[in-house]
Amino acid sequence: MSETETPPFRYTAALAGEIELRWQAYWAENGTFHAPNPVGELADPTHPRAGAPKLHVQDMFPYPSGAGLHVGHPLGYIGTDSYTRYKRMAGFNVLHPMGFDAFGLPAEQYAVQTGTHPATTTEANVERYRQQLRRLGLAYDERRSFSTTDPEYYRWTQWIFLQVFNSWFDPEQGKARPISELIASYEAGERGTEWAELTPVERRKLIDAHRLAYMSEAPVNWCPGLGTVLANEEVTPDGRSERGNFPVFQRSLKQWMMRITAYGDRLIDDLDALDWPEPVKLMQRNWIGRSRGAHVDFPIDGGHIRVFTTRPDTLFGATYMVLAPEHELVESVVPAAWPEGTKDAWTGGHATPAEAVAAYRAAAAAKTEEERTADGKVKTGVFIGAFAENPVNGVRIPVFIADYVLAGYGTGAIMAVPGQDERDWAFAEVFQLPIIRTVEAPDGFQGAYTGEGPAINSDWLDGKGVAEAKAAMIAWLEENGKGTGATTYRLRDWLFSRQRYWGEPFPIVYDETGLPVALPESMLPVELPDVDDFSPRTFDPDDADTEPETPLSRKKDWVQVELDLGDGLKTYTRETNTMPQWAGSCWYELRYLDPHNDKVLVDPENEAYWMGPRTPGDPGGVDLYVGGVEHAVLHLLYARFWHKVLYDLGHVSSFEPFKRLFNQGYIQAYAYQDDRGFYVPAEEVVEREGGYFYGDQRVTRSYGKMGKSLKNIVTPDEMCDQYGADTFRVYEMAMGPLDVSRPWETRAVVGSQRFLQRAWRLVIEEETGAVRVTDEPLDPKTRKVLHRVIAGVREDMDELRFNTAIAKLIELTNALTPLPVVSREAVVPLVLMMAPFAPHLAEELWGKLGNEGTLAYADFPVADPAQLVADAITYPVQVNGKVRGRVEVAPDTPEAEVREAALAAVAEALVGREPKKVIVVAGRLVSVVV
RNA sequence: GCCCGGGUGGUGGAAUGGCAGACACGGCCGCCUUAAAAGCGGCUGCCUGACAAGGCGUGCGGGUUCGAGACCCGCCCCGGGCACCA
Repeated sequence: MSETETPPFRYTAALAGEIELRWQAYWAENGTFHAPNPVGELADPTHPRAGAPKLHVQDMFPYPSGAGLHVGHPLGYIGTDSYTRYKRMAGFNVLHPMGFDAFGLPAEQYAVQTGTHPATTTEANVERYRQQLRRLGLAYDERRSFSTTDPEYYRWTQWIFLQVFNSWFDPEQGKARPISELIASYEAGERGTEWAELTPVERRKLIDAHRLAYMSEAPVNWCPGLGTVLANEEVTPDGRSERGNFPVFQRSLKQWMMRITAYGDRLIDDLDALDWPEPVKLMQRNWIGRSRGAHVDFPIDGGHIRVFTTRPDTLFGATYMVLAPEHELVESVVPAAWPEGTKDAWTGGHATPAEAVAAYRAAAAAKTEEERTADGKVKTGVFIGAFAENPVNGVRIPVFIADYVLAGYGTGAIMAVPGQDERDWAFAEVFQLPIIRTVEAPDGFQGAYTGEGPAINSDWLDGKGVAEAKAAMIAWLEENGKGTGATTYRLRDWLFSRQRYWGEPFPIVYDETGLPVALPESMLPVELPDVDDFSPRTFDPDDADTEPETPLSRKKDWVQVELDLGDGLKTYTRETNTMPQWAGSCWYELRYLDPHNDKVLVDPENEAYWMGPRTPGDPGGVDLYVGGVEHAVLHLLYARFWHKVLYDLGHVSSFEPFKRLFNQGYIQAYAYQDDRGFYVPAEEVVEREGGYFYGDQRVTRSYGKMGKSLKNIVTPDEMCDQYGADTFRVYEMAMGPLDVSRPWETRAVVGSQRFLQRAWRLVIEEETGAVRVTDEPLDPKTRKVLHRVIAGVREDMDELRFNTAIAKLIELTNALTPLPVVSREAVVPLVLMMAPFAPHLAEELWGKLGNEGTLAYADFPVADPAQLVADAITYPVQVNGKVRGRVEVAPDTPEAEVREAALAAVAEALVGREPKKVIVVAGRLVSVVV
């Protein structure tokens, strides 16, 4: 192999590398991608896009892991980079920032293992990510980059926490208001006389109970293996931690909560205003789980049982009741002996109701979530010996406990209507309970009927449809004081505290009463102190009977603090929990807008410009937000919640953070295992004889994610070394639509390199480096191709269809390649259109074509409509659906003439048969029916 | 079980109800080369056929239409989400 044989000016990986480094340096030195703000430090009235229409495009920022990037990670980043480079050239003032979600478990766990401070690890990882991203030529405004771990950033995370802490949700107005207004309202006596009689401490407790961030002793998800509690969203359906897959137990613990449930309605309703993938909206709706129905009170000795039902219309069919095993009313209503009318099947074989209840409760408590749901539809339960009264007809109905009723949903009690509910039907069969249909089922229908139909066996509801009967029953319940219309949610309040080290400290201290006191803004940020031991106390993953202990609590000299919070110098105790990883990503889209502002979170003018609503009903928000679908519920729900609080309190003008969401697909890879099951390096496996071989060994192939242990990682750095960043970018964008997952195939990358080499060769003579381009006009036929490509590329770019845009650019390049002369008329627009995908190469060629500086703000080509009209149209002519001939006619040929010509063209195929029908589709084809 | 996506060549993928398979990978053939690589050119859905040509083709079965990969009905398979939420 001798270098003399490769033409010296060929676009090789080495040349690409040289060009890329040079342009990356140019962009950085010249601040090419700085986006001007309307006001403040980043304002720049002289900027070419100052005052232009804005476009705010954002990627879900990464957690900078120690492993660095693989080729799958930057797919979305390259997509948004290509899109924003295009939009910038098309005249928009583009904001495309990137930051790092740097708090979190891996850095902490690494710290525990090695003793390295998480800040050190995190900083190194962030630096590595920055270099990898820079190498890909991503056009970020680097002035706006930050890590969530920067004290100057988390100062504002803490500030938002204080906003949430210092507000309450006013159900009348349906929005958050400052807590001071609630206090004023109590003081003014607008909320009863209670206030005047309370002690100061009682008043504080009353107010604290209204805050949007509050402490509560409540059942939480305790994960001994991680040594921390987790939010519901972080627990998998089989009762394990999403991170680490450890068992999770229900424990009652005092923890910080955020009142996200107050926003349930708005979080559902405002989805309608968003341009999001329908599946993501659906997942959020399901997670919030709003059900409308009624609360109904069933009298029972010494009180009543309140149930929630979505089917108040079926009340006449309620033949028994079920309480969750843990329901607090159970003790007080269990009688000493089984009452008359107790069936044998109801007692579980126990001598007394108290024994039966105790036994069932013990059995239910011993089951894990996994076991309970694995039992599926087999219903268990036990009669508690008490009867309640159906409030609509006074019928005496037995009361059971059963684990198919969940303590945490609704009121933890149900009225059972086996006729119209499958679960109740199954239970009624096991326990020989009566079934009364109250909705007429279709003839021959078996089992519980949940469909539409007229009410039957329901006295004054008979004949009414389901919706009408529901409304009538709710009205009746309310008139007679037996119940009310009600809405419940599956969504629980957000458990916000974690017993970890590597997170934002709470800006909260406790005084001598043990009640929380907010630190004033002037004391922010509360910096994370250095500690010797970063680890929370972790336990045997299966030992539920353990207590969390936070790393910060061991730092005694930090926990005890002397402060003057208005009452003179006093000793306070700091909150030692930290915030969950989601906190930093809940609002970062706002900080990009005004990253260095130390007066406010974001200047209102800058927020209104980049994210404010443009038309009535417009939610505002980021114009395009690209990321993986795995954040459909967690991050996106929390971020929407915080944004709405900030909106209510007047800090932002947009009521949603992300107007348009796009879920990019994943790049996956094949992995290969030998017959012992060991993974072998994927890059060394070859395909032959219809199988896969590693050396002489036959190996089996599997498909999935890239991972170190699967030995199938390909990194962007390798791709840059072997092909150059531009080739890598073009390949990732050309391999398929952005939202589709697909397998990585290194050997296919060469196709993109060939494309760039051909384009390069159009401009540059490979042997001499001379510019080949001439001022010769383009021939008319190729000119039409050019303009058709321009029109198509613009359309594709606007729709994020980068793969087809690149295909059109290849077609144009291939059309120009065989031409005897290279015309500037075609090459200039080609280079400009390639710039979003292959920016370094395009910049270089742009310079060779005699231009100064960067093309980042050059006008993206516009097609000449006159060139989009075809010279002639070739009509395929179908006979009975098969193409049997073609005719070429001028574009404006009248239909009758086209028909004539077409019939003549297929005369042979018609062999004298008379056409029954001739359809001429203008500009498309002719269809003849015989 | 319920709810979403999705099934097109050897592969990744194109196709406002209008010539299925753009573009690319791979494969085959050729040019260049002492040779190889790179590059360039041609062919490449399947079947029959020397060619010309013909037949069959978008998971399966029906339907609507002059015309269906696309629309409707009923299935099958793959991926994802939810799963006793009253």
